[in-house]
Order: sequence, then C-alpha cells, then structure tokens
Amino acid sequence: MEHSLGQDSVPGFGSFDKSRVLDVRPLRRLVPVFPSASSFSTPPQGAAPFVCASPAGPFPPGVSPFFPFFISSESQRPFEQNLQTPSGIPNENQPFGFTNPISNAVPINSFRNPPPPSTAGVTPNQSTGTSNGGDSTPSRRITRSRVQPQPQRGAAEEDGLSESVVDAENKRRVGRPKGKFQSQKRTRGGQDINVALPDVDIDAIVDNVLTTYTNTLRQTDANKESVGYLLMCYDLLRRKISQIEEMKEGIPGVSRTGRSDLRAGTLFMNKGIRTNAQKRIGTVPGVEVGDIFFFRMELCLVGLHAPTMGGIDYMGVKNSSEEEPLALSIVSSGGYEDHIQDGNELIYSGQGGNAGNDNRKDKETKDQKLERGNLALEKSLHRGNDVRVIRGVKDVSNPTGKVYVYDGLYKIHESWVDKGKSGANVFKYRLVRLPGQPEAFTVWKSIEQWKETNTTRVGLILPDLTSGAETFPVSLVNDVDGEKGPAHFTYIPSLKYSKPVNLTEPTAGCNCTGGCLPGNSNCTCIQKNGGYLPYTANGLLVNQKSLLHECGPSCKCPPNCRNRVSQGGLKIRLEVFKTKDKGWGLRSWDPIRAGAFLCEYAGEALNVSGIEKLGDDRADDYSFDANRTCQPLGVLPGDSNETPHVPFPLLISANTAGNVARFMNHSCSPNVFWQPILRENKNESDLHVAFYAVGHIPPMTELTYDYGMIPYEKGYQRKKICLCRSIKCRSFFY
DNA sequence: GTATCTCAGGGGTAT
DNA sequence: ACCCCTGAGATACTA
Repeated sequence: MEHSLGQDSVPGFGSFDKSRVLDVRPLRRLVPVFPSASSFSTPPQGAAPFVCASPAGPFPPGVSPFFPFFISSESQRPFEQNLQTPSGIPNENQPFGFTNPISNAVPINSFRNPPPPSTAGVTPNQSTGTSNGGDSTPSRRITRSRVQPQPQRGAAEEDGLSESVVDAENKRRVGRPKGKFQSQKRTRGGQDINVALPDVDIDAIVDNVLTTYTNTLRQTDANKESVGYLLMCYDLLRRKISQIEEMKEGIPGVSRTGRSDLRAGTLFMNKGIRTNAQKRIGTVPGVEVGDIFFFRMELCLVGLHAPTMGGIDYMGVKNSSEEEPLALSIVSSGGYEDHIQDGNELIYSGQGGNAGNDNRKDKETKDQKLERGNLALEKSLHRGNDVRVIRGVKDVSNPTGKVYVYDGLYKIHESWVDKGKSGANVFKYRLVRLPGQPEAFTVWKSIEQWKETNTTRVGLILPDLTSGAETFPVSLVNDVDGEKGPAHFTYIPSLKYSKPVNLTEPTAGCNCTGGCLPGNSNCTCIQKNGGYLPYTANGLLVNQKSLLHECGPSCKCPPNCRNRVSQGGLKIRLEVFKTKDKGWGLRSWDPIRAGAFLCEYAGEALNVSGIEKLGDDRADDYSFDANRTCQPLGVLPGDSNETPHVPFPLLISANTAGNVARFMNHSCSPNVFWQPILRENKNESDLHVAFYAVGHIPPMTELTYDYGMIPYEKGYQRKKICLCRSIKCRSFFY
C-alpha cells in the first residue's frame, strides 16, 4: 500500500511543473534501495551504506553499534590511545568512502572543525599522529596558551582531557575572580541580599558524568537503558547549569547566560557523549515510539534527528553511480503551515523561503527551492524509504515550551507545490504512518479529548477518586477486567503525624519575605541545602539529595516560594488504573519532565521503621518505609550522589488513608524516585516523602519507584516476586 | 494570561 | 558562512 504514488487527486499537482526544478528519474524500484557494496570506494564487505541493523544486532562489518567517547586529540592518555586503535572493530573498513585512515566510530562532526591555529594547514591526523582525526573541540575555543592557570584544580587538568570545557568556562567567567565563594551585595525587591556564587566546576561534573557513563555503558550497544541513561545525565547537567546560572541573575557585572540546553549539549557533544551518532534510515536503537523529549538537542544526542533547528534530517546515499539525498526524519513543530489530518497522517511543508527574521537579510518570503531537505523528501517519496516523524506539541506544564513526541515511522505518499499565505511556492508532503506501531501521538489526542469533554471512556469507573481533595481530579480506570476498584480507603492529600516528633535542634526558618531566591546566602533554607536553591525556575528538582530542606510554616516566605514545590498539591493529571498483572497502578495524562514533582506519599506517619513493625498490620501493601536503602541515581559529584537518608525512622501507613502515591508499584528500573523533605517547622519535625521523575515520562506510562532494600532479611518473609521485567530486575522485592 | 519581539545559540552543510 | 519548524526572557497586548 505504501508504494502508491498517489498521483491522482493530488491537490494542486498540476499547477506546477516539477520537472523544471527536479530531474525525476524513472522509477524502477519503489522499495528502499540499498546500494551494492561495490559502490563504495573501499567497500565494506556486505555492509549497507547506511545502518539498518536491529537494536540487538548483528551489526554489519564496519559498523559500530555504539560510539563511545572521543575527546580532544591534543591529549594522549593511554585510555584514548586504546580508543584510537580500537580492538575488536575492523578498522580497515571505511564506510561512506572516508579516505582518511580513521576509526569507524568517529562522530561525523569530528571531521569538520578547523585545526587549531598552531597546527593550521596540518590535518588532524598529522598533528596528532594518530588515526583518530577527531579534534572535536569547537573552532572558537581558546588556545592552550590563553588558558588561565588554575592551581586549585587537580593534575588531571593538565592532560587536556577537559581543556575544551575549561576553556568554555573560562570564556564565560571573564572578569570574575576565582575563589570558593564570591560575595556581592545586591538589592532585589527591597531586600538586601548577600550573593554567594559557589565556584562550581562544571568541568568536574561533566567528567564525572563521562566516567560514570563510560564505565556503565561503554561496552553496550545503544539500547533503551543507555539512551535513557544518556538523557538522564544530560538533563541532570542541564538543570545543574540552570541552577548555577540562576544565581547570577541580577548581579551587576555578571551576565547570566541562558540556554542551559545548548551548553549541556555542547559539553556532551565535545566529549562524544551521545548515541547513534551515525545517521541511519528507520528505527534508532534504544529510542521507542512514544518517547518524549523537551529539547531539540536531546533528539540530536540520541541520534533521532541531528539538526538542532532544522526540521528535516537527511543524508546522502550512494546508489549505483550517483549519490542522492534521502530524508531520515522530520520535526513537525508548528513553524510552517503544516496540517494534521488525523493522528496517522501529516501534511508537512518543505523548508526555506521564510521571510527573514532579525538575523536574516531577506525580508520577503520566497519560493521554496527543491534542494536540501526538500529534495531529500522528494527523493524519499520515490524511493519509498521510512521517515521518522517527531511531532512538536505544546507543553502543558510549561506553556512557552514544547514537547517533542517521537511518533514512529512514516512513508511519504505524495508531494505537491502549494501557494503559501504570501503567495510564494511551498512544497507539501503527505506522510502516512506505518501500521502496527505502538500508539504515540494519538494517545495525546485522546487525552486532549478526555480533558475537554466528559466523553465516556472505556473502563472509566470514577472521574475523580479524590472527591475533590486534590487540585486536579484523579480518574479511576479499569479496561483489563471486571474489578470495580481498589479496597476502600480515605483519600487524604498529605501526610498526617498522629503525634509530633520533636527535633533535637530547633529550626528557625528563613526571613525571605519576597520568596527565596537563588544565590541569596542569607537564606537559611538555601544554606541548609548546601548553598543552592534545590529547584530550577520552573520547579524541577535539580538533583536527588539525601535530605531536602524546604521552607515551611516557620519561614517568612510566601506559599508560592520556589522552595516549596512539594507543598502545592498535584500539578499533573494522574490516573489510577488496573494493570495487567500488578493490581492497581498509577500513570499520568500529562507528559512529565525529568526532575518534576509528582506527589508526596500521604498517610499516617509512624515514628518507626518497617522492620520494627514486623507483624504489624500497618506494614502492609500500602505503606512506605523510609529506612530502606536505595540505589543512588545521581552522577554528579558532591552532594548529588547521596541516597535518601531520613533523620529518624519513618513509616507511612496508607492502608486506611492515603493519596495516589499508595498505588505506585515497584520497579527495579523505576522512572520515579523518592526524596525525603524536611520542612521548616520550629521544634516539630515536619518530614515528608515526595516523588520526582527520574527522566522524561510520556503520558500513560506507568509510574514506578524502587521500593528499596531492607537492611537485613532475618525473619522478614514478605518477599514478593517482581514483575517489572527490567534487565536489572532483582527478581523480588519487599 | 497570551502573542510578539529579541537575541544568543547549536550542529550540519556548503563554500 | 549560511541555513534552519530553538528556546528563554522581556515586552506588548488582550480579557
């Protein structure tokens, strides 16, 4: 069915003679064409020119499934040398006709940077004497001679591994004296604020990520785990950069640089921390239909769509005698007049011809030309190859932002030329989704309808099981079997202490009448969090902490203070649903960003641990034991690697009364983590447990957290078989 | 609250 | 150097 060219009933097809601009060759083959190996200058034996291997392999010769970590070739550490002469990879093969004796696994962008001034005119290979050729540092980088001496850093700086990052940071810190903390006075909202800028070593953070990432994933193919881990690291770094940059806000003489997404992306790119760097047609290993992204850079890092702004990704594919561009993926994001027919079809506009905005010279819209991406789409129409489609959707939690949904593979069915609003010619392409793929964008459309109307939904039991106790209704759904709902319980939105737990050290709370602001070293709550406001401007938790200090009743800041994120109730639409084999579970209608607050664990707080409560009925299925140990999630140095630690034993029983959190199931590869939070409340302990997203979570994905390990098993026979199906599954949980 | 403006930016490709 | 369906903050606008 996909082979139809659909030349009948093409809107406006006859109004434009494409032969004037396109040399359309007679169609001999309508299925994807894989040129023979002989078309290569140095043919890899049996290898296709573009990678079409399945995620699990086998991989053709000359194709590396995973591109590890290429770094500045100025450095010559043994580790890099090993990488530069990779063993196990047949490096004689040269895909894509590269003539340099290079490793196969070098990211494309490693070749395009001009050599540094000192080696101008010398090829990277010659300058380094290695076969890597990958000086992946940006061309604008500061040369070694201009690097400021940084005695406080370790000897590792000398090896050049992190020099590009150091340079980048130096560039951004021009004029700022070095030191652990620099204090300045500033005024904000009438308050005198003591500004402290911790001299954070982003370089060290990146290296830490790199080390962890390398150790964890170096040997593995790109798969769901590695892609997920990469994205988690990326957003962790991005939030960290955001956090640091926000502290500069309002300080005279120190400009705040935005675009943490780009900065984190550049750091990762320069270190080669990315997956699927080699362009390919069709599915991308480790990326699943329905996956969501919040930055274009993320699409680039995982190999789904390389251009950071461009809507069409394509690559040259050699076919018999000549090379032609084929489209790989498109991003439909609202920048042009695209039309959505339904969830399975898309009319996509070609690129170019736009009236220039500020940084473009031309002010008038022009006819689009059949070149670049447009040509690639046209060629792909005739070749019939699959095209990945990423749809941009408005982000509910961040109205100025977008969510990108990977909607799977499409085929281009027809193309024509239309007149745009201004009268200029615009290419149009009709794409139809391949059948048999998991639902992705259509899920979003369904949710939209559920929100707008009270349409009857299959399996809906209750529109709001909280009976209005939460800020948003929480629906109860069962489309699996006949069960009419979980056992009765009372819905309470927050934790209740039956008797107060006194703290040994009384807390006073902060005096930030206008709300706590990043960089204010006078704020006692920020001090307790290690000098940082733990949340970014849009309320994302920067990283997991052993204990998070939020503002509380004894603080002078208002309820909308940025350090009270867990106190504002639900911010996303949740739903309790019947799982296939794990009883009731929890999922979200809204897309969830990494670090976003989900809910707290409500119930009755008992000043005991689950172990101590052995045999007690309240230590049952619906309880939370804060004394269990968990795997750390963070990869950042310092306080970020701490696992949760509560100041006193805490068991929350949600058996008779609780909130949505009691329905969250266990997983050994969770997408949610828990965080102990101490709220400032005079002498009384106000300890809470809140849940945050590990990574981005698509709508309707079950939310799970790691129930953790009990310190000892003796006498504890309440083991349950784990059904999480993760490759890291521990087989059972408690 | 939403629409528009402004501008610093990224990788990729062509020159 | 140029292209491109960014993205965030600031400003202007509408209700």
